[in-house]
Amino acid sequence: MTTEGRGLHTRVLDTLGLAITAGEYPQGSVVRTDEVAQRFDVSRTVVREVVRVLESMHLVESRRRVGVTVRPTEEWNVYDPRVIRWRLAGSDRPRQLRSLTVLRSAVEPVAAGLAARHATPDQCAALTEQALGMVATSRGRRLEEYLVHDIAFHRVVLNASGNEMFARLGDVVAEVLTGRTHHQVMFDDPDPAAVTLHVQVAEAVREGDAVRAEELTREIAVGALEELDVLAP
Amino acid sequence: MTTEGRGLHTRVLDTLGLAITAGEYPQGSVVRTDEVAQRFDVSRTVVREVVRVLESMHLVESRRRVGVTVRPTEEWNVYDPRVIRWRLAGSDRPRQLRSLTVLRSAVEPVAAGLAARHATPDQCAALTEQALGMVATSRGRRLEEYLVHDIAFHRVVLNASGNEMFARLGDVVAEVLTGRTHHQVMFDDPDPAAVTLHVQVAEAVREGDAVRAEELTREIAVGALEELDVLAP
DNA sequence: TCGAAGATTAAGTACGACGTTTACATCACA
DNA sequence: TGTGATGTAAACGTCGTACTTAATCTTCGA
Repeated sequence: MTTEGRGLHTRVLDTLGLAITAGEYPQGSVVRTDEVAQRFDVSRTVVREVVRVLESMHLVESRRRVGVTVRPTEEWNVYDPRVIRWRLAGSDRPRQLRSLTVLRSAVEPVAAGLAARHATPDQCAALTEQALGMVATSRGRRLEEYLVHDIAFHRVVLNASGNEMFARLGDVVAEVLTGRTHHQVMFDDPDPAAVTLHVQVAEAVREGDAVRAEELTREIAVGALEELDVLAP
Repeated sequence: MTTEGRGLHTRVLDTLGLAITAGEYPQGSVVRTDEVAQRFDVSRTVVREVVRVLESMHLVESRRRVGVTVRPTEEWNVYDPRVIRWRLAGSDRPRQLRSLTVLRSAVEPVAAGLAARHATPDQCAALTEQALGMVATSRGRRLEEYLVHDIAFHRVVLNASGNEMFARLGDVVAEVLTGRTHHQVMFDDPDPAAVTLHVQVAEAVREGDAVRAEELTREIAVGALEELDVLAP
């Protein structure tokens, strides 16, 4: 992961964030702003701004006379998209994927139920379109194309739920699906049963059948969890 | 809400964050760092660090020659605890409380089910203790004491689930419960049915009955949603 | 009318200085 | 010897200024 060309701030932030979430700085360890400034060959100004952002993510704590100390994992803002990306790129991706998939299994069924009640005609159409796209790309090792439809599908469901907190999990789901496709030894083609379920969810939402939409989505989630058990024990 | 005495950075950040989330700066509006520096009588350095943090929350976007522009609501990092607090303190608290309660209704039942499987003896004991505390304070207008036990109870459940993403929602739940107690015209005493349900959840978790724990927690959630419908239409 | 070159503006970066807090060591006294 | 007050220095906090970069606006010429 090269993090070049987006300004000094972003470069330092990404590198440090990645290192911290990867556990290179164990909990409680201390770094000093001057050191960092020297190591990256940037001014203290830049480092201070980076530290402030890491502090806002609760990754570190800055105290006078002490330095910048790394906080324990339990205090991190693990819902911050950047933290999620860093951790998925790091060493404990498996555990992270599992946590996030469990979260999905809780949220998405409820979101689908709400979507069945609140989805606009446009959203219903988009849902069907993406489901069909998944069908069309479900054979012949077209995982990349399939992934695009998969992500779009779940994003529409979350948005159509009408709940802001659900909608904002679209990025998380996208990261999870991407991580699953790229970094796990996924099967050559997606599970046909899952594809069918997506089509049926689109149907249920279109027909306003909240209970069925919720149940079907729960089945998708269970499938995803089982798949994780098989591929990443 | 006076935000004094915690360093310049915190003061400016809180004030600006509160103002932005409250909608005082409409989406797309522009502020300039120099203006802010002058308004708060601080240096540009402080303002820049604040802007960087707001930027990391996706509340604003900073572009050269343009200024700091407020991003649309849909892009905010609404899971950031600070953003949640700002919004709960602001004008659209009702809508916010509803979003968060729906999120709870999706997450907590699943978390309770997992807790029934993974809870340690200590956690079971803590759960029972908090449930009993809720019973003890459920009559006689002791809402404040009740609230403490309620928060602790849900925190234990989320932690005992063993899922990091769930555990980190403890703060969110705490904010929701607190907001509900303090800012809504709550009944003089909590719903007796809800109190009983909490005791039963503690039982189910202790006995390792995942299905029952999940179902009971779902009933609690439904109750909370209905209460919201009654009190904040 | 349109396009390109230049002026303007506001953020990005850097540096140096001083202020403030506080961990830690030292010393005095009981 | 132990305990508390005191002093000191290390690290972050804040500030002001100067310079750089890039986006936008203006102007001018074809």
